[in-house]
Amino acid sequence: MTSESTEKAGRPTDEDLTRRILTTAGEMLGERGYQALSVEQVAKAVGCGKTAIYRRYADKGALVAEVLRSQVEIGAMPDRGSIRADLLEHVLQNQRNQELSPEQSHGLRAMFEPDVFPTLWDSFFQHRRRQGVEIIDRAISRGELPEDVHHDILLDTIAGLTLYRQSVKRIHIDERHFVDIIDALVSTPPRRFADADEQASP
Amino acid sequence: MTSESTEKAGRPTDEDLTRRILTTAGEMLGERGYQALSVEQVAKAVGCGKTAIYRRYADKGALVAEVLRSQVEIGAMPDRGSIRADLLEHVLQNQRNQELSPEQSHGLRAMFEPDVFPTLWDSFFQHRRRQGVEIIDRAISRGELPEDVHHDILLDTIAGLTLYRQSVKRIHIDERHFVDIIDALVSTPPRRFADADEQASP
DNA sequence: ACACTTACGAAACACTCCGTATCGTATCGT
DNA sequence: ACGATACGATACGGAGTGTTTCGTAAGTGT
Repeated sequence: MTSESTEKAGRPTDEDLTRRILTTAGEMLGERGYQALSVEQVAKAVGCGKTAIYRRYADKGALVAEVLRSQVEIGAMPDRGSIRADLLEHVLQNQRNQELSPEQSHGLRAMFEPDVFPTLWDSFFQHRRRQGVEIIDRAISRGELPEDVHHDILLDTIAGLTLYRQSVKRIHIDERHFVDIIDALVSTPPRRFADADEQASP
Repeated sequence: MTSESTEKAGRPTDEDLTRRILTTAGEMLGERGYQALSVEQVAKAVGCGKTAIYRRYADKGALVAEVLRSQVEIGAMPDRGSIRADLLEHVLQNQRNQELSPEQSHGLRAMFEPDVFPTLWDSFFQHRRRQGVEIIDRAISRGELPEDVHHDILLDTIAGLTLYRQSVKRIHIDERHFVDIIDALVSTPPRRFADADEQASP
């Protein structure tokens, strides 16, 4: 019992190898995209066997999902006092995550792959939406937004713009543009109607 | 010279077969997505050989690009008198195209595939952007928008929302919500700054 | 010291798919 | 009739996925 208490029997998983797999896969994903990414080539580049990868991740999709998840840090969303400051922080957090890989945000498109998306939906999109809803609810209680504001339309407008620019057009958005868009959405907020909106996907 | 003048020698291409290939591929694409779509299975379902497909389209990406292009009708954009009416028509045209395949808009995600996107970029995204720019320029000359309005940010906000809802969340957007978003963007339009914006992609 | 359990690398495997090539047939113009 | 092209069927090479097997390494418990 020279080490930690909760040790499993047998040879322990090489966590350093896990890191190397993720970083290498991340690089190759950024360069080639999902389709052209080969598990065999990742293994070769890392210097390990495919076995090591497939023991950790069920399939290529799970690997890539984990790569993307590891690249995206979802921080806390403290109350910054105003809806505009809150939303700006919310959206900038997204941009910051992707700036790490300069133009190689090529990898971000892998998000849309059918084998990747469902896994990311819960841990990323839904999580992010919940943060957004909190921000809007705070604004409502502050009186900055009307009570019948449509949470999802407002949030999806921002998320859509970010996603469209980052993963489709691949052009960075100036912070001032975000300020303008947020300003527009807050000044003239989208209303909720009687109809219920589903929460579909994936 | 019993038929048209510009007839090529040899057996003519079966245009009905072309249509069947496109519609069948479209259906299968909607059901399975790009990756799982198999050219062989399309050929089998159509009842033709792979040769017939590969003679028409260079590869799977070209086939899918043509499928998507054939599903999207880009109509004219007549002046409807006001920026709000123009933009609403612009965005509804998008939604209408996808309503054909009810929930099978699964196929739309294929747009993001590296083998498909570049082909569609010119014939679809750029074309659509040009229409949007015209709409905005008309609005400026009407005095509905300031001269320093940022065309791309405004258009990308609308395009991003549409794309995010259609191909990611897969929830139809009520027309009234579009009206609200357009209202917000027109009432508080995003400004252009001194910095130049690139026109990157694909 | 020994058994047990698990991780690892290497290699071979079956399976699927892509895109090409070949061959014989069908269908058009001249 | 002749040349040109489209077509279906089939076989092929290349690549990738995910599984399996095997011998070895690295830990834990008795």
